[in-house]
Amino acid sequence: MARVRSPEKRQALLQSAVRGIAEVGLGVSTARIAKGAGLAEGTMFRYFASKNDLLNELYIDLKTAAYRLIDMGFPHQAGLRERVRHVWTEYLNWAMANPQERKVSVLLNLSTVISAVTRKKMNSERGAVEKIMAELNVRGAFKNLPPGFASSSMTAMQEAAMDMAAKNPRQQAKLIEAAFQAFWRMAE
Amino acid sequence: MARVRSPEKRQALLQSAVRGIAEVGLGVSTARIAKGAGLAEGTMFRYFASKNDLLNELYIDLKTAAYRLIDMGFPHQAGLRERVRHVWTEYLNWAMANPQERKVSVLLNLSTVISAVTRKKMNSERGAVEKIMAELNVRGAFKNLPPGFASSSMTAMQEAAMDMAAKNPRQQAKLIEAAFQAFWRMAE
Amino acid sequence: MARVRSPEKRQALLQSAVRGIAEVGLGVSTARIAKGAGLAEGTMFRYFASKNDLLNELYIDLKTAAYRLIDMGFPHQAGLRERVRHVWTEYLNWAMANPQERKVSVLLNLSTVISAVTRKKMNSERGAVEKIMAELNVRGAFKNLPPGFASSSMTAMQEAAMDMAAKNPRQQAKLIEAAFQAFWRMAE
Amino acid sequence: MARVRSPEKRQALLQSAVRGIAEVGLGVSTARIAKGAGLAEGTMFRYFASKNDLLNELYIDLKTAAYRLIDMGFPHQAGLRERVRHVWTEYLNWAMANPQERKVSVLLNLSTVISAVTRKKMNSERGAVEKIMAELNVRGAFKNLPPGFASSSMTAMQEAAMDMAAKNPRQQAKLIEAAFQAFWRMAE
DNA sequence: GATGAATGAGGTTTCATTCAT
DNA sequence: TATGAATGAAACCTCATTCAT
Repeated sequence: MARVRSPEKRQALLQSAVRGIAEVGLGVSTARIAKGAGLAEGTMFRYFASKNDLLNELYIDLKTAAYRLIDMGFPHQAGLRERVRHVWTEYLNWAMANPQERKVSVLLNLSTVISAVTRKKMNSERGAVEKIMAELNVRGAFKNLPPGFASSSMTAMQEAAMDMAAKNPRQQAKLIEAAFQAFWRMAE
Repeated sequence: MARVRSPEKRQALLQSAVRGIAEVGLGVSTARIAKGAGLAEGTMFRYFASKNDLLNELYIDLKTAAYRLIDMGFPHQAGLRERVRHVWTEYLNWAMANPQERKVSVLLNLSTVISAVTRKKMNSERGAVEKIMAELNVRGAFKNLPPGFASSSMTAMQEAAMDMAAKNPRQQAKLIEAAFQAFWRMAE
Repeated sequence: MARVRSPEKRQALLQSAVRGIAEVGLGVSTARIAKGAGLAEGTMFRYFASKNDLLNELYIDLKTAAYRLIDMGFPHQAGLRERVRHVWTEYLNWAMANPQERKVSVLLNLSTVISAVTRKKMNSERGAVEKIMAELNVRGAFKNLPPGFASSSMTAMQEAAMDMAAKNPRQQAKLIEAAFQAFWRMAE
Repeated sequence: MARVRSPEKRQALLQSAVRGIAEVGLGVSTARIAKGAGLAEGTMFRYFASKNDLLNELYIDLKTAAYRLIDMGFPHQAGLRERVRHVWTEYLNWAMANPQERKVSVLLNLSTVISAVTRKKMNSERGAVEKIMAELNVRGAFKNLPPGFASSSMTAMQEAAMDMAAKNPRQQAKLIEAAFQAFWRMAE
């Protein structure tokens, strides 16, 4: 029943869901999602077996999009600082260009609708990033903190950078770099 | 006179709301909130005019509780590092002791249900903290970043610390201090 | 349980009910009625056993007030025309001075809340008026119409007069008289 | 395509509403209306956005039905008396055949639920009738009364006729004619 | 395959009434 | 006696989901 008739419509539904959730929260009605995708009320259920399914697939899509960006052009040969900087910059560029996507990602993460299976699946995708974060975690101030802290810190500091960017939309590139400098201090 | 409206019941409703939201999100039913407080469905509406009202008052209560803690025993005479450490430690202690409260606070913050009035009101309460954050913002790596960044960073780094604490509940005090050391590097 | 502590409060409740019903219909809440009378929510039930009871008593009061006015100064010795004119004029004066009362009276009449007992009781009070109406019913155009028609016609024509009066509030006295002339033509 | 919205169901809902309102007043529950139309509770809201909407559309439908009847077969060429008699007779025939509809019409008229827009809309539909009523208003006893009085009187006297008809259902045709004779006296 | 009408459970809120104070 | 907090049934309405077309 579910699954691929037209990939375009599937995509339109996911995008409409992002818009809807960003605007009114996870309570968006399926009717609104469908309408926003230019489809009829019931059509959503030909692409996703349930609203929950759509939400889980959306979560996967959002995470995957961000990871793909990071993987593309990843400087495997460069030093740690450059590799971290790549992750830092690429993710922030994506998040700042797609504020709704990021917000939805956070909301889904906090919600009960994402299944354990989905979460596990996405965690395993993080592999690439997680590796360099492990390297970071034995350096500087992170040395005294449990594994995973460097990773959490980066995410957290990126949040802070995004908060600022939302208020000063002009100077994004400069802000991203300056914030990285601040972040890196913890690793020195 | 009739029975008097009991502050205990009001409190029970707010606590039940926290529990409910932490468990199933902002979509908790008012019935569940009431029942969880040991009250009849309709009783909730004698304490809060609407679900939205309850949510706004809850937001205020949660923020206020945290601020009060910070204000208590604030070392006005101490150096900047000590004052920041106080804020850091007190807030983290509260948040770690009350993980549901913190989660709900975040959810409310991201939601559409908190009115502009409520937000403004709470922002003005931050005054005390905001002042020392302004002092921080002209130091170390924060110098090159817009005002407000130091404040956002602290919040963000606290999130990271809490994430870790959730996974290693034993070593909280040590973790709080080590994370502060990391954070402070950015200010040096 | 029901019945007379303070007649003033009872009266205040009835008046508040009139206001409330005129404004929002028979669905007015008992709380609103009580508040409008300067009393607490539950106090209404010490004066009337139920909302239904209040409505029935209100109906009786309104009808009785109008009848009393007609009885006062009734020209028992005068000719039929003068006696009819008295009824016509007194009732219209009252109704025009008390538009809410009249509206409520109509609404109660059309509703299901007035019990058969109450209706019977009030019909029997009409005796005085009904007698002269019976005299009218054998005259002029009414002769060919069933008993009761003259009475209904008068009520109906009074409605018409009131509609007009609502739009031209200046000329009430003149309007009342001119309308009576029209009405009387049917009896000639 | 999906099933199409059926005019029959819409009609069934309106009729069920008429029945319900006639029986228990404007407070009829939407559940009762839906059930009475053989539909599920929620289905009503696919045909009318809210109970209020349904009530406004019902008001329009009822008024329109009566007007249409009057327009059909209207003797444009006949003298005033014949034209007035047509309006008188047609409306009374309808109202007597549809006592619930008439009662509901009156209740809606007295209520707060009919919007100003709806009222204006229906007033403008009255045009045809209003014209002959204007002719009447300069004749006989109506001469001395404000414009609109003839019209109000006719409505009022029709009410009286209907009251009688309700009690003597056998003789309707005769009663309608005799009552018209009475009414016409005021115009002579 | 797509549509949107239909469904009924469940959500928020109101309200008449009771009863502790 | 008066109060108004408490109650829970019932009101209006929304929504995920099904299924006839």
